[in-house]
Amino acid sequence: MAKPPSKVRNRLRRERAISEQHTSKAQVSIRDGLQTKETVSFGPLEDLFGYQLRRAWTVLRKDFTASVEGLGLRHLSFSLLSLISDNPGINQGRAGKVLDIQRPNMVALITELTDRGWVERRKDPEDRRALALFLTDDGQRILTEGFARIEQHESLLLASLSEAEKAVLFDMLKRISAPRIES
Amino acid sequence: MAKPPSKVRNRLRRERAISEQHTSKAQVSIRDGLQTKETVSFGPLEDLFGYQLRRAWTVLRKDFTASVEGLGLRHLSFSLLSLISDNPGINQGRAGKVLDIQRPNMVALITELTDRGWVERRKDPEDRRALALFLTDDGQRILTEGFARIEQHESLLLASLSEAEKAVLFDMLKRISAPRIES
DNA sequence: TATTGTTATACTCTATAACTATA
DNA sequence: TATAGTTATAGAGTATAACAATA
Repeated sequence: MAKPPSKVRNRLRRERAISEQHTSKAQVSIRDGLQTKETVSFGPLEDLFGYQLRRAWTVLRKDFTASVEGLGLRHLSFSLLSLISDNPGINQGRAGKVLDIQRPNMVALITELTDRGWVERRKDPEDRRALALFLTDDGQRILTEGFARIEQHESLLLASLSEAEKAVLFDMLKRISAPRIES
Repeated sequence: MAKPPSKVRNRLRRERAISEQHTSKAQVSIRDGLQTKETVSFGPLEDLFGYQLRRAWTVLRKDFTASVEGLGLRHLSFSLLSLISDNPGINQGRAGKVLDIQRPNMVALITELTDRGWVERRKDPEDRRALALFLTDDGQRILTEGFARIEQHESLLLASLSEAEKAVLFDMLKRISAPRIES
């Protein structure tokens, strides 16, 4: 069952063709030549938190892509692998809730990971609707390799921040994204 | 010229149908009922900067969408309007470079803004390849209204941070996303 | 030759409605 | 009735190659 998702197959196929287009150039070049051609004014845009956060996230996203090149990981599949590794047997719905991924979007994601042989879906004997998720040995290997590469890249990216600054930054980001449970 | 981009037309049409689905619920609920069903372990994922940044950006993105509902703004079109407002006559390529938007992706973006009557494209008499961008009065009005709403939402979102913390946060984000000009 | 804007195209991520099989 | 997973679909953002007009 479950029609072969061509997108996943295509991704798997495409991967073989990737060589080394860009190594690690996450720069945002504003220069047009040797000189900055015109000065650009940002105005109040620069003072919006959303704008700064988007810019920073863009840098991190590109850096992530460069760091895991060739592994077949995207940031969503990577975070999902990591979550399954730390919570063997977790089901799709719960994993999606925790990572803020909609239920329908989990399907293709998990399918891709099982197609790659990194994750197993097993019927939960206690609730025959649910599917329990487990990492394979290959999945664990990819995850470990991914973590190593990403941590190395991140440490370079954050080299300009002190340990204390990093701690403050993490704390603030968590406070912003922490689930606001109300009623 | 320029075939009518159906996506833009669809968006404009769709807009009229939007009423009030969600008012401002940018919460990430982890709860399934009254009790947290199972405890989930995040492991080293929580210590990755990229992960935390993605989570925070997701919160901001949803909050942005809620705050400008009904105005027809997305975060890209909003930042573009703002840039044009502060740099009248800037051309597409330069605006795209500054905002880190690929050249081809600028086309539909600008087309949408001109279709809405918020931006004018004028041939640059000094370089007949280039198009200079200007805001219309309507564009300026929408931008002003957008800023007012977004700033209000952001102040609520960042209410848990002190002014000093916000300053530090902005400084760090800027240091991370600052263009790294090398050679 | 190089650059501006453009078209075509593809991939990733996000989001909603509706279905199925179980509970 | 409600929930877990699924299908279909659409919108939004990002990315590359190739072209015409102009520099």
